[in-house]
This record gives sequence, structure tokens and C-alpha cells, in this order.
Amino acid sequence: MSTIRGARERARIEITAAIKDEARKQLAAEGAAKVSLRAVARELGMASSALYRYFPSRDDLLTALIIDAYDAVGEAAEAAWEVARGTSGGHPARWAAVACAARDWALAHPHEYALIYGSPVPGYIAPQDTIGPASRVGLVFMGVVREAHSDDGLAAPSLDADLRPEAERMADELAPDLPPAVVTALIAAWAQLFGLISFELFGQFHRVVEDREPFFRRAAEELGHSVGLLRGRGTRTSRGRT
Amino acid sequence: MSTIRGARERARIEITAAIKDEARKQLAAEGAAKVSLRAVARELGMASSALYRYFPSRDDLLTALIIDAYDAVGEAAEAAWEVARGTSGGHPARWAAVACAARDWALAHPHEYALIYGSPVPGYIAPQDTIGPASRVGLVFMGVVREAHSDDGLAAPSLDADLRPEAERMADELAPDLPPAVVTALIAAWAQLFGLISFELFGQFHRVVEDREPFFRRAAEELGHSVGLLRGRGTRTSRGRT
DNA sequence: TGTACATCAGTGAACGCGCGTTCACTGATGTAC
DNA sequence: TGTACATCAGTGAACGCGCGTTCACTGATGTAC
Repeated sequence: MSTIRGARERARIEITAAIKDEARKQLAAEGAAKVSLRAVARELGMASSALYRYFPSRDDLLTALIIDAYDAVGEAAEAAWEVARGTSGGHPARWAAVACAARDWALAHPHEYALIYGSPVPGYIAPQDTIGPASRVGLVFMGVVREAHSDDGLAAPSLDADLRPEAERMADELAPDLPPAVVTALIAAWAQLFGLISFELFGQFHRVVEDREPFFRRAAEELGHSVGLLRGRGTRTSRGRT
Repeated sequence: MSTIRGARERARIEITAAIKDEARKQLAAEGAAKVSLRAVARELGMASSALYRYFPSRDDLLTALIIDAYDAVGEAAEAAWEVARGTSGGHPARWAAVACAARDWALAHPHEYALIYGSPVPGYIAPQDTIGPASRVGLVFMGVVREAHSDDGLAAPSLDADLRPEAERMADELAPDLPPAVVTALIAAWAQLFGLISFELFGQFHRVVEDREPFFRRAAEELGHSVGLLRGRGTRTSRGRT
């Protein structure tokens, strides 16, 4: 229970990390399907059976990678948010900065991205532990919107009558302080942003969109407006709009 | 070269279809990773080596499934468009109808959807033959927009200066008859629509969005407006908007 | 209509591969007295 | 500080699995004369 535990405990932590690192390396190189306990053990110079001291099964190792990936993209988004808050851009600029950070992370880690936002691995059931990390990026976008809200920089979009009950339920559960129409639009924008990233990463934009950064940026900005972010508030953004 | 070819040729066509059907069955049941030549052959009561008379490799069989899946979702979209054109709804309603058809198809064929819009199979390179079928759904959306354009039911969205060159290039290549801003917004909307579908299908909406049909419908309608579709044109749609 | 040959579908055995997981074990590290 | 025991990391062999692909072959269908 003390902070300094024996060599055993420290070794355990280090080796667990080494296993995950090697697995992540294989994930990055070959994709989730090719991550195998035997290959990891081989690369680490251990017997494959030794890994079972650290992960009860291959699925558990994959789960660890999934959690780490969610955390990594979440962290990237949080960091971008922090930076953007320190600059003169308004809320829409912060929104766009977070979106671009998510895209940048995805481009830098395509297989990790595919692991969490691509088709689910067949037979794999996401355990509870992934839920928290999975929502981290989304919470950053929600944070941007919430800040805009308290700055009076948010105009709730319209809401169809037949969508109202579901919108209120979602707002109740996720962000009771925000207008239901905003929460609804936010969730849609969240999915749509990752739709843009997935299409780029998974090859649907091949021979269609070439200059992808400005394309994505514009779409992301548009999504910011769709959730109700207003341009005026805060100091003026540096990127003009014609 | 005549229409009626020998028994050999007819048998070849039938058996090729049977192989694809069985493979599709396994795809639907277990996902792309589990589709194996041996299992297909087993189920068909043939030697596994016999399949090589029909498909030179497993990848080619997968390619056939991919093409069929693109064609299936494309066909569903086209059919929905035809129906929507026959009803009193305006262009936005047609857009929404096509979007909902794509979603319906995806919900009915989740593994086929994952095969074409999920993470690319590692090591698999999409051959040229998939390009045509892959663009079929997108062309339906473009058709809706084009019709609106010639009906004066389209207002081009704004376009950032830094995006203009790419927008003009894309318009030139894909739809020179449409304003570049519209083409750009259309491609973004296309990706975003499938982002909504993917999030729903791949489990990101689990415990977040419950009543998904109206949620999707609203987002789809919003996307229609984002490409410039105007409400007024054509007879009024049956779904009011508050 | 009949014959000789070419084409092609399908067989069954085999090759070689890599995987996840289990199990009885050895030896080092940690703990209680 | 020293000893006896418990805990745990790591080993290496083995089990059982299913896969993609190749190859020499048999026998049926098609074709040319």
C-alpha cells in the first residue's frame, strides 16, 4: 500500500507497459487483426505463455489498447482546447482547433483510430472500462459549447417536435445545463466530425478530395455553427470568412 | 458469344453466385474476418480447392462481396430516390428519403456495411473495379442536388477563400454544372451522413442516443440544407418544421 | 452421326503457417517469525 | 539477522485449431472434323 513497493511491483508495471508498447507497435504496423500474443512475446524475448501473467487473454490486451487509444485522442483534444483558450480566437475557433486536433491524431495513428472508430472487432464486446475514455473527446467539444453558453455565445438551433422528447432525455442525462436542441446538435456534430475523419482515413476521399486540411477545417467550422456557436463572442478569430 | 451458352457456362454462373451467397451469409453472420474459402466450400459440399476455379484467391472473393455491397446500398438509395420523386415532397424531403434508405440498408446489413465503410481490411488493397460501385450512393445525392439546381431550389453556401481552388478542382472533376461551393458541401455532407450511420452501427451511440430514427432524420435534413437545398421548391413536404 | 481431342470442373492429399491457451515446472523475490 | 515458507514471474512443451494455397489426378462436357 505504500508508494514504494518492491522490485516485483515495479517490474510488473514496467513489463505491462512494455507489452502494451510492443502491441501498439504491431497495431500501428499491421492493424488490430495482426496483434498477437505470440508475436508480442517473441519481440520481447519472452515465452508466449508469460504474457498470461499480465493479460488474461488477447481480448484483454486489445481492450487495454482501445482504452489507451481513446485516452490518447482525448488528451490530444484536451491539449488543443487548452492552447486555443489561451489565444484570441472565439468559441468557433476553439471548436475548430479541437476538431483539427482529433483529425491530426487520427492521421498520425491510423490503426489506433481504426481500432476505436472503425468496424468493431468481430466477437469482441467492449467492456465497461472503455466507456469513460470513449467519451473524453466528446466532452471536450461539450466543454467548448458550454463555455460559449456561459459567454452568451450560443444560439440554440431549431428542434423538430418529434425529436423533442429524445432531445430532452439526452440533455437530462448528458448536460442538463445546456438547451436540448444544442445537446442534440452536438451529438450529431460529434458523429459527423468523425465521419469526415473516417472517410479520409479509410480511403473514401481517394481521388475525390485532394487538399484535405482546408476541406476538413471548413466542414468542422460549419459543424460548430450547426450546434449554435456564434462568431461574434470573444475576441475576433484570426481566420476571416468571405 | 450467343445468349444461350452450354451447360458449363450456366453452371459456372450459378455456382459463382452460390459461392458469393454462402460467403455473404458468413459475412452477415460473423464479419469479414471470418469469411474463409474453406468454410464456404464446406458449406457448399465442395473441396476447398474447387473454389479456385471461381476465385483466384480469398481477396478476390472479398472484392466481389465489396462490390456487391456497394451496389446494394447504391441500389437502395436509387430506389428510394425514385419513390421520393413520385411523391409530393420537395427536394429536401427527397434528400432525407435517400439518406434514410442508406441508413435502413446499413441497419439491415451491418457486416456488409462494415465491410465497405468500416476500417479497411489490413493488407487488402481495393482494386479499380470497386471505384464505380463505391460512388453510386454519392451520385444519388448528387442527383437530388442537381435536380434542385435546375428547379432553382438551390442556394450555394459560402466558400472560404483558401478552399476555393480545391472546390473548383472538385467541381470540375465531379460536377462542372454545379457551383463549387455546393460540390464541396455535398462531399462533406456525404461523409457526415455516413459518420452518423457508422456511429450508430459501431456502437458509439450506445447509451447516448436511444430514439435514433428521428435523430438521424433531423441530422440528415440539416445536411440537406447545408448543401443549399431550399425548402420552398416543389410541393410542400408533409413533415412540418417548428 | 461418330470419333478424337481439348477444355475445364472438381477431388483429395499435402504443405506450411501461426495462432490462443493450458500445464507442470523452476527459480527468484517477498514475508512472517 | 537468519530461517522457513508462500507468492509469483517466467519457461518450454504440448494441444488443437483452422486457414490459404498448390498439385497431380479423374472424369465429364464441349468442339472440330
